[in-house]
Amino acid sequence: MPVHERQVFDDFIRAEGLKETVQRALVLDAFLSADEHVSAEDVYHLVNQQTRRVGFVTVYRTMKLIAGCGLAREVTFDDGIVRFEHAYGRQHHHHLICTNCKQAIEFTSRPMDEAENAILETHGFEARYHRYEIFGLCHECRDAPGGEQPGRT
Amino acid sequence: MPVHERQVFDDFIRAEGLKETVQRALVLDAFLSADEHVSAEDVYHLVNQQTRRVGFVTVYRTMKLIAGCGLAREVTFDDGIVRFEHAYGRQHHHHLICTNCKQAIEFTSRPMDEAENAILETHGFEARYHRYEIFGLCHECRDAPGGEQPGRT
DNA sequence: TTGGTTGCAAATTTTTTGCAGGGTG
DNA sequence: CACCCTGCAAAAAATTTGCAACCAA
Repeated sequence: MPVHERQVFDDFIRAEGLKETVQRALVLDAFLSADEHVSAEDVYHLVNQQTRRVGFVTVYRTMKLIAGCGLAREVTFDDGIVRFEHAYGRQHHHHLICTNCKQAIEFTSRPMDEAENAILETHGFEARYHRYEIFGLCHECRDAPGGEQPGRT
Repeated sequence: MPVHERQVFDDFIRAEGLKETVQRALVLDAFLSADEHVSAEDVYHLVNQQTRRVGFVTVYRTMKLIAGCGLAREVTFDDGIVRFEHAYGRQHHHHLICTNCKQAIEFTSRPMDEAENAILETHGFEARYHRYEIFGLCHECRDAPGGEQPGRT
């Protein structure tokens, strides 16, 4: 499957008059194989798991490209860190973010989208992108004894 | 009206065993008289309009207190800057943020709140706080000739 | 060969912290 | 008078940029 994603990336690179490089391919692979919501630092560590092959700066720059061609979407939760989530062939969704175990659960909601459209029409606003983030305790953390601990700390 | 807000702040200060100081009063007044969505830097400039009376660091620290006692709420739009909005006696709302003129329009939506509750129930998630931010072009900027310029740049 | 790339170091930006001197209760 | 507060400078943390050497097309 990731073949398509690579195709998209390569097309973008070519269309922009940029060049395909080993580093860019490595960063892209790392991102494609990653879970949801990885930061540039996460990707950096993924790429350099065995050997240090790509520098920090290149990861940052390449992630911008990956976001630029639509394969990734930047999301900023509440901690001042920019994370990237997969955007290829996935509909836009929102997040439930557990402030205890830090996991981000995705959701979509038809009624919510309809409510949004109503708002946009009322205000004559042309939406470009949006984000809906609900912070709190996930199912597991809520039921936990002390209200803390569970999940991946 | 701001009498009540000062009351809340003073009570908080006392309850925490902290002290009332000239600087804190000045920062609070500046924030209370400010428009929506001011950054710590905005408040700093407001306080020091005529004379430099309060330092940057104190503004940061005092804004944390103001947020801590519920008079302000921290909001982060898409530019890595923490802004504060008034939270006293105001219901929670969301934002339409114009990427062109930078204004933030507030809105509330009953249907949207209901949709949110449904989602929370489905996932067994306990919400602490949330934010819904829609970025795009406001009414004025959308109708502008070049699609740019209007609003307060 | 041309022009984009890489990556180190250094700069930026926003916010926080150490600490000495000053003020509040 | 104990303890909190202020503000300067410095530290942090995340990301960006300058630049010389490097590599893809």
